[in-house]
Amino acid sequence: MKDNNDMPGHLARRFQQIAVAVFLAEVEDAGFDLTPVQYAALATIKANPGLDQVTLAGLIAYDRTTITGVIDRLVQKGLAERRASSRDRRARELEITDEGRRTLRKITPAVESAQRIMLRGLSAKESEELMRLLRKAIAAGNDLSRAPLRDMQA
Amino acid sequence: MKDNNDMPGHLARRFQQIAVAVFLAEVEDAGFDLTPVQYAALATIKANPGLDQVTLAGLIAYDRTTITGVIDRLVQKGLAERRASSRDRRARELEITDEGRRTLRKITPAVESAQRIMLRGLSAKESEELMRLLRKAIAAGNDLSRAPLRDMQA
DNA sequence: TGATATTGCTCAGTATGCTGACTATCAGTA
DNA sequence: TACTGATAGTCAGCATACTGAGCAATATCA
Repeated sequence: MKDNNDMPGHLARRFQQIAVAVFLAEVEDAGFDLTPVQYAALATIKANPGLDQVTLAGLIAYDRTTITGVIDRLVQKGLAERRASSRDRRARELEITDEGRRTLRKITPAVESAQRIMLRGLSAKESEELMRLLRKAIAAGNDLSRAPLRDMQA
Repeated sequence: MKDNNDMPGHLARRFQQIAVAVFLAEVEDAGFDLTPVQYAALATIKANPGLDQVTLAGLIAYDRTTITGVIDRLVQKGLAERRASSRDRRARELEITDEGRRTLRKITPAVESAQRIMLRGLSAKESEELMRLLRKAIAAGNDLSRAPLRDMQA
């Protein structure tokens, strides 16, 4: 009988569970209310102004049906804007607001602190190795989920 | 500006996302309808007959409010039973049914196959190392989530 | 051009996960 | 024994994630 600790799937779930908890705790301590998912979306919008929802979803590997709600909440918090695209009337162009920019700037130390805390059991060398192995496993499995990572095109 | 690929939190989410997708696909190919979470719960009930919900939650690091729904669905599928405990009228004792045992037995190859597929980008040595590092990071962060792993007591 | 396929987005439904609150019960103690 | 605190379980509410369906708009090609 295999132990849970020998199942990569169980370890994946557990590590992700801790990562989310640490992120939320650090961000709340800093006085903000933003989830890991919302943070990644907001940072990606800032880095790619005017991108549409499908492109955003591809850049951070979210499902297109999930991104709708995430953006809803960013808009509701006043951190992002969604407007109709002039080139393609199906698409929405996403922009970060000044408030969103301010939030991102102020929240960065908490986010970085969270990344450190979730690896606090590992040495610097081990942390690097863990990330390398995760990246490699993820790259090989990218197309196995409904929401694969996709590059910006052009 | 840090890339997503340098954020352990993002890698954790992505790896877990792939792990779940692979699990569900393999299990469905085998003709079953069971989530990773339901599988872990059922296997743990089988290994610890008569355990209560809080103990089960601790053994697999689920939140106690999450386990309620998971067990609901196992019961509804006829794979597990929930009955009142005689020793503590607050608690429910969990048992696996014959159908549950049959399902676990038949589903095992698919589950093991899933674990291999989610690591298909890594060599055997790398897979071992990834699991070692995940276990170590998880152990150090165990108490940072609301649902930490807890041992069976006696 | 007109039919067909594809794409961007949304929605309904289901399953985790969490916070916080609540009930019922149990355990320890004054 | 009465009080207090802890514990087992549930529930409401919110935020991911996914499946599958559907609508509107665009792209493709006969």
